[in-house]
Order: sequence, then C-alpha cells, then structure tokens
Amino acid sequence: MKYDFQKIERRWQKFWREKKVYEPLNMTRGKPNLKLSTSRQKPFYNLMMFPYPSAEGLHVGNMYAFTGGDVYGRFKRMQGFNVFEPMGLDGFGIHSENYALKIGVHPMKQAEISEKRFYKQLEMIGNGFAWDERLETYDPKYYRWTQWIFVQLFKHGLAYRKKAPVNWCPSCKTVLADEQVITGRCERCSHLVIKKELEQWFFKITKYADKLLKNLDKIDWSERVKIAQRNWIGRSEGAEIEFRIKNHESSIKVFTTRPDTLFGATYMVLAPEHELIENLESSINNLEEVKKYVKKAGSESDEERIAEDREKSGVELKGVKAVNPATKEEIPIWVADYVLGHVGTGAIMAVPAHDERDLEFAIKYDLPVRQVVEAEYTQMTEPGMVKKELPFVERDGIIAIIKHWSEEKYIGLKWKSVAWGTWVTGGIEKDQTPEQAARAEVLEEVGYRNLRFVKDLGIVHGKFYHVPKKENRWVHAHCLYFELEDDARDEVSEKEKAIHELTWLSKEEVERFLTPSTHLWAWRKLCGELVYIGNGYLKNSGKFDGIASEKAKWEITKFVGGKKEIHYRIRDWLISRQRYWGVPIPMIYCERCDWQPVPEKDLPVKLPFIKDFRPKGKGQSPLASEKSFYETKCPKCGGAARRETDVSDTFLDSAWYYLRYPSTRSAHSGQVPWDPEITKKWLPVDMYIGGAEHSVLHLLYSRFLAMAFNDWGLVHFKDGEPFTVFRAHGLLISEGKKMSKSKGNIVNPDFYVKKFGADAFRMYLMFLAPFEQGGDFRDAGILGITRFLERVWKLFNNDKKDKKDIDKNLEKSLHQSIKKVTEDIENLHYNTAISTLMILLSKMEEQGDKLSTGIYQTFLKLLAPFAPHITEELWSQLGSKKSIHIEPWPAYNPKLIEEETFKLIVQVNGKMRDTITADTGISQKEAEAIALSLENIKRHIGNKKSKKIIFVKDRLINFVI
RNA sequence: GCCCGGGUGGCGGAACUGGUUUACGCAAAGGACUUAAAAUCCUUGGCCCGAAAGGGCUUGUGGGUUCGAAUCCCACUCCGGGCACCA
Repeated sequence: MKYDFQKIERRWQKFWREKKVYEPLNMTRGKPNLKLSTSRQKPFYNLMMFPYPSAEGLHVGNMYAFTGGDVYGRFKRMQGFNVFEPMGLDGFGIHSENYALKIGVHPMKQAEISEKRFYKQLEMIGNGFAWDERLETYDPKYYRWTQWIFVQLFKHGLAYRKKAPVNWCPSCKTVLADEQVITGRCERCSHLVIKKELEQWFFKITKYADKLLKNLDKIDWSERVKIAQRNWIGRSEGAEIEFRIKNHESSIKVFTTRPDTLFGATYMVLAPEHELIENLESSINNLEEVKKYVKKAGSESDEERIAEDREKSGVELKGVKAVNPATKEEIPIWVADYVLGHVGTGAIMAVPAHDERDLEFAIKYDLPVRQVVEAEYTQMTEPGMVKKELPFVERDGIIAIIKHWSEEKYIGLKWKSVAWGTWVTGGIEKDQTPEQAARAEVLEEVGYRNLRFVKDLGIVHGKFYHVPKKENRWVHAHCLYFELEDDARDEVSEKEKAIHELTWLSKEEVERFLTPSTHLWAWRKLCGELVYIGNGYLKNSGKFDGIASEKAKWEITKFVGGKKEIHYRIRDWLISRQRYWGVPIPMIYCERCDWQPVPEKDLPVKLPFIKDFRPKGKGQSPLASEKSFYETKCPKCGGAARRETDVSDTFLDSAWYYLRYPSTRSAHSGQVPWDPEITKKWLPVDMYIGGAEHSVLHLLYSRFLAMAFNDWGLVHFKDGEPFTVFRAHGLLISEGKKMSKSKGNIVNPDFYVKKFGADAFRMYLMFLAPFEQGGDFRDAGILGITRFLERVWKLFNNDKKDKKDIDKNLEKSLHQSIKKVTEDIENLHYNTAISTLMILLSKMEEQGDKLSTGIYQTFLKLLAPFAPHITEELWSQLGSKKSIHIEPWPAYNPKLIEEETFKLIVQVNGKMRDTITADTGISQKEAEAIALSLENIKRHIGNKKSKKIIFVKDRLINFVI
C-alpha cells in the first residue's frame, strides 16, 4: 500500500475535528465548558502567539512557531496533561488595514476572507488546536471587553490624556507607541517617524516599571527576552539635584547618574521644550535668538534630528546664570536639542570632562572643561598603590589641538573601510621635521595594530599641527582616515615594507574622501577617546578630593541637598491611534463634565461600517468624519457630547486574549470578560511560545495589564505574572538570508504541505535546527524527512508483526531512545529528538522480520507529536480505535539503558592512541593492564615510565610520560 | 557606540559535567537493480603525508589554565539581531 499522505491527512484532520480530540473538555464528559474538565486531570495551558491575518496568508514563520508549540502540546497531552491549545486571530490593526487599503477591499470584508483562509491553513498543518474556543479580536463579543478593560484602566487612574510630543508616522498617518518605533522608523511600514505635539491617551505602564523589572527574576523565560525587557525598562540610579538661578526664584532640576562629577559641571543645558525658557524670558538678553532656536528645534523632523552627521548645536541664554551648588560658581545656561525633553527632567548639568556629548558641545562652543575624576587606582587600596595614567590630562592643550583639527588640518591614510585613529601624545626627535615624526608615529601605530591588512598603504597629503606641551616636546593630534583597497587583504609581514610602499595621495583625493560626516564622526571618536567616563578618584572637588567616585556620588548628593532617585527609561504606553480598523476608545467628552467613560452596559461601542476608512493624516481618525458615530450624550449630565474617535492600539487587543480563550464558551461569557472559576483552573499560562520580536511589545504590555488585573482582584496570578514559562523560538531564514519578497526567497507553506504533506513539512521544520535558535530552510532538505516517513510506512506495512512483547536486541536502543526523545522534547531540542527516531528506525529495519507489536507502538508514540497524521493512521492499523494522541507517553526503564560495555579511550600524553572495548565499571588496574598490552600504546610509551595515570571511570585512561 | 546571540566538513547541524570533533540529514562520489532514467538499496568520505599500518594538523585568530579545551579564562576578529544624544 502506498503512503498517500493527502488522503491520510485529510481523513484524520476530519476525525480530530469531529471527535473533538483536542478539546480539553471532551476528555471528561463532553460538556461544553472548561470548568468541568479539570477535576481529575492536570490542566495545561499551552499557548502560542496568535497571528495577524496578513496579505499572503499564513507565513512559514507562523507555521514554524505553531508547529513547535504544538509538538510540545501533544507531548504534554500524552504525558497525561489536559492540554488546552487555543488559536485565534489578531485581526485588528494597521497591518490588516494597510493590506485592505492596498487591495482596495474594506477591512471588514477582508477580515471575513482572511479568517477563512487562515483557519483553513491552520487546520491543514495538523495542529491540535481547540477550535471551539477560537477568538478574533475584531469580533464585537471580544472587543466589548477590550473596551471594558480600557474603562477599568480609566477608572483606576491608569488611563489618562496628555498633550505631548509623540511619534507620528506620516505614512501610516497615526501616532505610535515608543515600542513601535524601531531605530527611528515605523514598525509596520519602516517610514521615518516624526515628532508631533498631540493630545493623546496613555496607559500608565510606568507605575509598574519597578515590578515589571523585579519580577523578571522570578519567571522562567528565555533569557534574551528578559534582557531585552530589562534594557527597555532601563532602570538607573542617580540623584536629583537642584541648581539655583542667579537673581531668580526658579531653579533647574536635573537628574544625573553621576553626581560625583558635580564639581565638573561647567554649564547647563535645557531641552528646547523646557518650560523654564518661557519663565526666564524677561531675563534673557538674546531672547530673539533663543526663540528662533527653540522654534527651529521644535519644527524639525526627527529625520533631521536623528541624522547621523548632525552636529550638536545650541544657544546660550545670555543674561542668566545658574549656580553650581557644589562650587558656587556661576555657570552659563544653554538650550540645545541634544537634550531631550522627555528624558529625565529635560535639563542636564553638563560635565564635559566626563561625558562625550557634553565634551563635543563644549569644544564647539568653547566652554570650560574641568576634570574631576582623575584616575583609576589598581584594585588594591593599600598604601603604595599604583596609579594608572589617564589618557587625557592636558585639557587645555587638547582643546587647542581639536580646534586646529577642526580647521580641517589632518593627515589621512588610504584604507578600505573607513577606520580611524587618533594620537594625542607623542614627541618629535631633535632632528626630525614634524612630518617625519608624525609619519613615523603613524606607521608605528598603524603597523602595530593593522599592518596585516595593509598592502597599499599611502599617506594622504596633509599637515601636522602641534601644540607645545613641554619644553622641546610636542603633542600632536591627528585624525587619520584610512581606506584599504579592496584587494589589499594580503598580510604584510614587515613594517619596513609598508614604509617602503608609502605614497602620497593628491589633495583632491583626500578632500573627496573627507566629507563633513566623516569628519564629524571622527571628531566624535576623538571626543570619545578624550573623555574619561569610568570610575576613579576625585580631584578638583574641594573636600571630596581623593574619595572614590562611587562613594562620592552620595556624599556629594547629600552635600548639595539633592536626593537619590531611581529613573526608568520606559515611558507610558501611548494607546490611541488615528486609524479606522481598531477598537473604538470607549470615552466621551463633555464640555461640562470632561472625559467620561462609556457606561459598561452600553458596551461595546461598535466600530461602524464606513465607506471611506482611509487615514486622514490630520491627527484624527476617519471616524471623526462620521457624525452619527461621534454625536452622543454625556453619560453624566445627559447633555450633548462627543465620542472619542481614535481607536486603540492593536497591542491592547493582544494584551489580554489569553485570558479570554478558556472563557469564550463559558455560560457567563456575556457578563464577564473571563469566567473567574475557569480562569482559576487554567491560568496562568503554563507554556507560552512566540517570537522574540515581541520582547518589548506584547510581552511587556501583557505583563503590565496582568499586574493591574491582579491588583484589582480580577485575577490571582502568582506575582501577577500571566506566563509562567515563555520560550522564544528562533527566526526561520531561507537560503541563508532573512525571508523577504525582494530577495525572492519566501517559502510558501501551502506549496510544501501540498507537495510533501503536513507531516513531512512539520518534521522538516522541526529538524532544521534547535527550535529556540531558528533555522535555515533549504528546499532539498525536506527529502530526507520524506524518505524517513516512507520508510516508516514501509516498515509498518511489511506485515511481519509478531505478537511477542519485547525484542531483546532492540530493548536497550528503544529505552535509550525513549529517554532521549522525552528529554529533548522537554527542552525543545526537536532536531535531535528526530535524529534519535531516525536512528531507532534504522535499527528496527535491521531487525527486519521479527519486530514486536510493542516496539511498533512505542515508536509511533514517540513520533506522534512530530507527525500526527501518519502515526494516527498506523496506530489505527495496529488495531486501536482510540486516537494515538491521547495515549500515554512511553516510559523508559533506567535499568535497561545501562550499557554492559563501553569504548575505553586510551591516551598517551592526552592524545588518543587507541580504543578498547571494556566492561562497564572496569577498575583502573584492569584498564591499565589491558591498555599497556596494546601494541600502539607500547610503542608510544616505549621504555619510559608514566609520571601519572589519569583514569576516568567508564571513559578513558591517559598515560602521562 | 552600547547590549544580546553566534563562528565546528561542500551545506543545515551533533557533541553529557572539560574526555574519540563532525551524530542525524542534505548534497557528492562509487556500486547494485534497470534497455535507460527516476525511485530504491549498498559502500565511501574533515584536511595533509602514506600502498598500508600509522603519523601530523583541524571547531574564526592569538595567548592562557589543564594530563586533556569546540567546551573554562584573557585579548582580538568576523557575522547576525536589538537599542541608541536615556544625562
């Protein structure tokens, strides 16, 4: 009989659906309620991130993720857990809307089409989903509760409106949360994001910043995701210090992580949006200039602000001075856009000697630089300790140098990728010209560091500038630009050779190469080298001189009356979107009563069908043009009022879906968002599998909401955490590259499923590489799996099954395989589990005609999570009426795994010289005797005596001579 | 720049707690079956020297610790990902 996977797969998918094999409820009495199903079985909530229905249908990446999750779910089910593995669609949002826009279909229509297609595809891959509990976020029955959650957040003071500069995507025509801005670009469309001043709804995620951070230590999550969250939350410890303004009642508050450098604060900077600028207006002499700068900074797009080759700029507030609370010096106040309004207090104390950015600014505007942290002492604090020299000591000299340098006097070298080097110290020998000295030095440096890459080394035309440092010594700073020829990879062994090959480039060539951005970039490098940001010991700091900087931090804070503060990088979650395809924000604005939530009984606020759903781009949702939608009455006073027309971020939909799944069919699903009784049994989620790309989006938002729900008594999770275990799967790439349409390497899953079958496709995906690492999809590889499945089919159809219970010859391999496969699946090492099964199959084939039913059964069970259809088919052929997927997982007998013999490695001086088969548990004496009788060993040892013999039990013996 | 991963045959990847590097699979070569091809089955294989026995080298590079290092430590380098004027 031929292995007809199409027929088999279709048949069993139908069977599973009809018999509701994967509905946890059916494992008891078939009652349509998850409440009743858990009395005798252990519930196991196996969750995977639901997909956004997108343009091309289900992506292989989705399939990869779901299959990985499903293998685990099936494994747990067979281990006797009552597994709940739901699936749904995250259908709202810009992603789906943009697709609808692109093809010119209304998103409501498109949702219906996508839904069908997605569910069909999802069934086709044969995952054990609990179909009865599926949900779609655009279903009013679902989003009613999304709105309800919004209202609760508002009532608890966690949802608020505020006017703030927000991220605006000009292409998607909506605002975005910080988390959705990826390196200055929109997460969805990659368009550059600009800043816009708008009044928007926010969720106070910052209230939970500390808990979100601390709980990370308590949960079993992929470490890389935890790290990403830690970085995103960005806790920093520092001090808040107030700087008085001379002859003025207001003061400037700054947050700094380095209060120990306070004595080095030589000026202050306010962000252009800082409110103090307005307050100080009357005292500012150059108000015009300042206003102009502020206006310019405000109007500038982020594109300009982010630009890499942007030089720092600013304007001094002339006529006002701040007082450094430590030194009592009067220091200038500047306004500059390198200080961001939303970070810290929007103002900084600038310490140019110990902050790269401040130094860059100070050099440009000729502001004083004072070094206050001197050096690092070597570990010991005992007397006689050694002091390390700081690379930059002669500040005045350096400024002078940089000034020269910034007048574009430099030397350069011809290299490939632009590299750089700076030399601040050095000297000129008596009879050397400065050029010769510099050239020698360059060669020394270049030769020393990079000589092996230099073939065609040429010194660019240039001049060297020197600043007298000491008598007959010179300091010269050069910024060097290298360019290495493409083919110049050959190593040059001798420095002399390099010297010999020196050639001068023409001035034109140099100038073409030295663009302003190269220039600035090198300047920053130089600043970076000059600044000392490490810890050390204080100097120029009055009575704090000599104190370790770590210690000085809090002493100085205390001294100036500042206070210790914890600062988080994370900002509140911007929730409103000026788009159509989302959950309408359930709020009403009344001129008399201010913002009022829609009464809970009136929920949901249904998203109306409107013809023109295109984003308008004026900071308003298309709903704002629908009178019938926004005209309403104030729930408080009954007067005329206006609905909020923005919709909420899609990430709100997905931040709580896991709570809804088990309750979708509860008798109370219409009265409560989640049934408390069911929730108590099934949650938190036992295993959550998804992509690491959601590290700081979905996963952080979900945790935040769960914590709030916990505080309100709506859920009772341990530590308020919704996902006990989370594992991030790796990225599936194709032909060594990230999949993308432009590269033309998109893998179409439907094609493979059709051609090779779902089982083969699933198994191949799992076999590629470790699941958590991600893998490289190569067409040809799937043939190996197809062959494997064909062989399985053939073996099971050879009709030579024996009734006897065990095959003695295979018993050991079988039990070893059970152990290995069990452990591998538990650790998501699916690739090695599959290879174990391949080895086992080969051994079974070798046995040929005398296999027992027992071994067939066990093999099928081990294979079942990976290839659910073929195993189900063969299982039924073995005479069972019950699904294999609810059969108990095989156990192994530890006694049967032990080997009687092993290969003893015989080494001489740590090199393997021979191996012998020895009985397990052999003693050192016996091993020595056997080993020494080996010809090859005798030869290597000769007549020398072993100094030492290393014996590792059941592993090796090593003679050291 | 900072923070994470990672570097092992022609390729995807194995390797327990430091103990035979290259399991399993792909691709390749040779053979069997076939008129032929496909499919299937069998055999081979890190690199270098050697007829073989055997020896030398080999897990990005250079050092170190160790009887012994892919694995631990230090420095460097390359690739992938994330964050980025966060005070």
